[in-house]
Amino acid sequence: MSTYNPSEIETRWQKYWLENKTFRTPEDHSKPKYYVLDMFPYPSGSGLHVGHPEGYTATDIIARYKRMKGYNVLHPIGWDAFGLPAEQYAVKTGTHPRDTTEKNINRFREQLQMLGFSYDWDREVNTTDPDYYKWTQWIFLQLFNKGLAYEDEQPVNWCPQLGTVLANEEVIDGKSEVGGFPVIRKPMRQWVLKITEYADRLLADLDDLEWPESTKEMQRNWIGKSIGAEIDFQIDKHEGTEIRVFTTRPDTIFGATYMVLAPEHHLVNKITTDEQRDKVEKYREEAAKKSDLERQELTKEKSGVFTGAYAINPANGKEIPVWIADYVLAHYGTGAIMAVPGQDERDWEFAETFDLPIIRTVQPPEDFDGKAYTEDGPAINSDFLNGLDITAAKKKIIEWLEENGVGKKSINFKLRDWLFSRQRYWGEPFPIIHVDGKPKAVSEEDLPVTLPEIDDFQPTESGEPPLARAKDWVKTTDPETGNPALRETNTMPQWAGSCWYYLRYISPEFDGAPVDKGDENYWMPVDLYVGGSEHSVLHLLYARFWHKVLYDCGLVSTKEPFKKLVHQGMILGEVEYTAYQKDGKMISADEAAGESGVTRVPLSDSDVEKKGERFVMKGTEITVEAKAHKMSKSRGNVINPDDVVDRYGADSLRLYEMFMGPLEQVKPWSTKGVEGVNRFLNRAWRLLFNNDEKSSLKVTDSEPNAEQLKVLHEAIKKVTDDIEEMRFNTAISALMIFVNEANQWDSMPKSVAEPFVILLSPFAPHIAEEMWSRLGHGGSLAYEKWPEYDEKLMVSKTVEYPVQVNGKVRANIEVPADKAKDKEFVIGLAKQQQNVEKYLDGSTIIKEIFVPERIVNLVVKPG
RNA sequence: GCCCGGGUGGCGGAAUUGGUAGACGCGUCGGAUUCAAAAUCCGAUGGCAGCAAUGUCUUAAGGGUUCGAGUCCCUUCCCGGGUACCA
Repeated sequence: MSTYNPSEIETRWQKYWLENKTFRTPEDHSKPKYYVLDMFPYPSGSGLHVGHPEGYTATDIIARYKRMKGYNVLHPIGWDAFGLPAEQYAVKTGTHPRDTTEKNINRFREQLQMLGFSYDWDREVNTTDPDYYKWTQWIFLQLFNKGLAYEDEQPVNWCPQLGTVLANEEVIDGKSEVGGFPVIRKPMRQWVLKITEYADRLLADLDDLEWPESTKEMQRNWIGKSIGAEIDFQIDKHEGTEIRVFTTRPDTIFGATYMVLAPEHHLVNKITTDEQRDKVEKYREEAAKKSDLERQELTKEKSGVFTGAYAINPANGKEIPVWIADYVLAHYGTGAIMAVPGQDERDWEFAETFDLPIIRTVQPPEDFDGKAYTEDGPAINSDFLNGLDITAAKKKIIEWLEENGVGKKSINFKLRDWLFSRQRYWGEPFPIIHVDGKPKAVSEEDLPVTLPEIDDFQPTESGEPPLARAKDWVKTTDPETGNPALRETNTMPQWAGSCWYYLRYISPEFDGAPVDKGDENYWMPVDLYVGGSEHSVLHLLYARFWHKVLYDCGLVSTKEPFKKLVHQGMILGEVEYTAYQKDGKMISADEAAGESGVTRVPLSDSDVEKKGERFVMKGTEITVEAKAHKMSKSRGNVINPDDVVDRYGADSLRLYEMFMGPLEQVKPWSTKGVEGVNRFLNRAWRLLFNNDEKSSLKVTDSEPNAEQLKVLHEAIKKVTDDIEEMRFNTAISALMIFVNEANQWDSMPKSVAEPFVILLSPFAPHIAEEMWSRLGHGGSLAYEKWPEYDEKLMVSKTVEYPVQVNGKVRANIEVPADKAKDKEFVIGLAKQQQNVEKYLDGSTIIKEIFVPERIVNLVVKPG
């Protein structure tokens, strides 16, 4: 029986690491540093799921590896603990969110420790701790004092069921991201952060980041910079009234055959003629009633109404009608457009619907049979622009507009200011009081403004946030004047705490500022940041924004917080086979799609076989669905890490999650796969220890032979290179190859076993520590030196060459290493091979390809 | 629709600058050990033909470049993610 006993070993080493503070961050700044960060979790009531350890294991491997490479490593963890679930639970049960949160955090901490992550547990941060949110409030005050935080009455996404306002990003298809409740538009006083002021820098600084290209692209699209022009159109019969439009295609102005204003545009009332007024009013009312969702739903049919007014196209003096339509958005650009149906698909559609004229101003290619033509080409019907391509035409028309004082170059962003307040209890209070209806900053000495105690966590009857229930807390005085004042009752959104937590880890106890300047200078930027791609836009954009503000305040030394970013891919449930049944008969999965009255029948993999491209029920032609689904409680396919650790140990869980495939990829869970890596650990154990009760040492003091050194150094090279590139799956495969090879040896020299244990340790730290100590070392191996490989020990005595004739392998030859680069020798040997001669016979060699240490290819033709 | 990723054995996945496709693991089959089982160990394992040597086909499909293509180019199909009237 095997004596590798993970549960005993793992608890013992976890205790050792904690008691000895093995992973405490070094205080000295004398060595190179490495800051490796996980996106900190929201401590939910359901505990850790198998997705968490994926990214956490990856960063843990890097952290342990870097320590052994001689770096000072900062590897912290904390809790993003404000948020809606604890509050909803409080509404239901009356349990204070603080208590729920504390309980959940304790559970999460326990689970993370159970997995053997090498966090510095003295640096935990907790966003709900007043000592932490004091500095969140402090940062808000910097924003406020810089004029980057302002109050605004604006239509917001109000969710009645949640009793709160949601950011645009938190609304998906007109429903709340959390809970899926309907969301309506409602005007409300809100705090807003001027992220738009940083739009250009947020865009430009993306270029230098080592982030996934797709994530950078998403942020670029979100920021949505467009370069174009603003152009003023005179309104006929309204002397001095102009409509300003924004366009990215000023070069098409000669094709502007009508204009469209957003229904909410402020000039609509003024320019509408009496005959059209009824229709316009009616259209505006209807548009106002619609939510954003409804407007989007009706994208198929363009709608709109003529205002009766005409504008003058400044380029050619022609009169064009002015319409209103809800396909023009009030909040983008100037809320008005010049419509150029010839070059814009939306305008073309609208023009077709309402029978408006269409003029092409870019010559499409002859074979073009579409409608609007949006590609490049020479300008036509455009007076002095004719013949120019888009770029040149843009340049020329902008010069012309500026000379004539009717327009200018202009830049627009899709990005909107950040709606920063929520009508919730469990969030950071704003450090703001209202005196005579005006917001005023609480002075820094009076921070933190702590959450008041209340016993009902619902909004008030009048719809005010829950904090309004704490009447004594709300009513206060202005310390400067002694005048009565009211505290702000909104709280900050969950993003606030996560916008700067990576800084607090650097000096968690520091009480002079969010972060100690000297330590910040040493540790920043974060060298590696790992977390889910669901944060590609929101968290990462907001954190970058705050970081830049802090940079402008002189508080941080880097323009960007996260140098390198990696997203771990989601782990899906085990593959499930599903057959479909209708009216008692099995039907093929593709027929079942969209049918009603279909029952799903789960099958086991022994009922299923592969036939061509698809899976079918064994012995039939009935197609079966084979799919790994997202893990979810309702589907019942959730894998609980606790169970996996109980059965196989934390080392096996860690190893398996890394072995599944590339870190970034989505991949299905397989319990059989865990068993596989568990077998590997058992084999590794038996490599060093005898199969007796005490696991006595099998390792010898003998000198390793050349073969053993070769196998070892190949493993060192592969594992080292793969960790550097975060290819953990192939690194583990290299460790497996080592064990497979070593299993065939007669002896296991200590000088080979020890480097192997170190190679294994970042992946499976518990078993490695145990091996290390049984090999006779005291203490932990966490700071042992990472082994270096020696290329000289890796060369083989012979080199194998595949020999091809006309690109097909016909033989393999072994060449002594010293002759391996001798072209004539190798080709000579190749030609003698029986199976090669066969193909050369009766043919002429027209070319001999020789790639040293790679391949030989003889090109022949008959005759 | 648009923008990013991807399509490789029964499955998860490997494959330097283009150089033996299928490493490693799972599963399956056969064997050893055992009273038996579990565990463990050994062997086989992409398809087709063949006793075998070997041949032939094969990286979503089709075409191209090359002595040689999973890798480069073109066309098409499918899957995943993001986004959606942003002028």
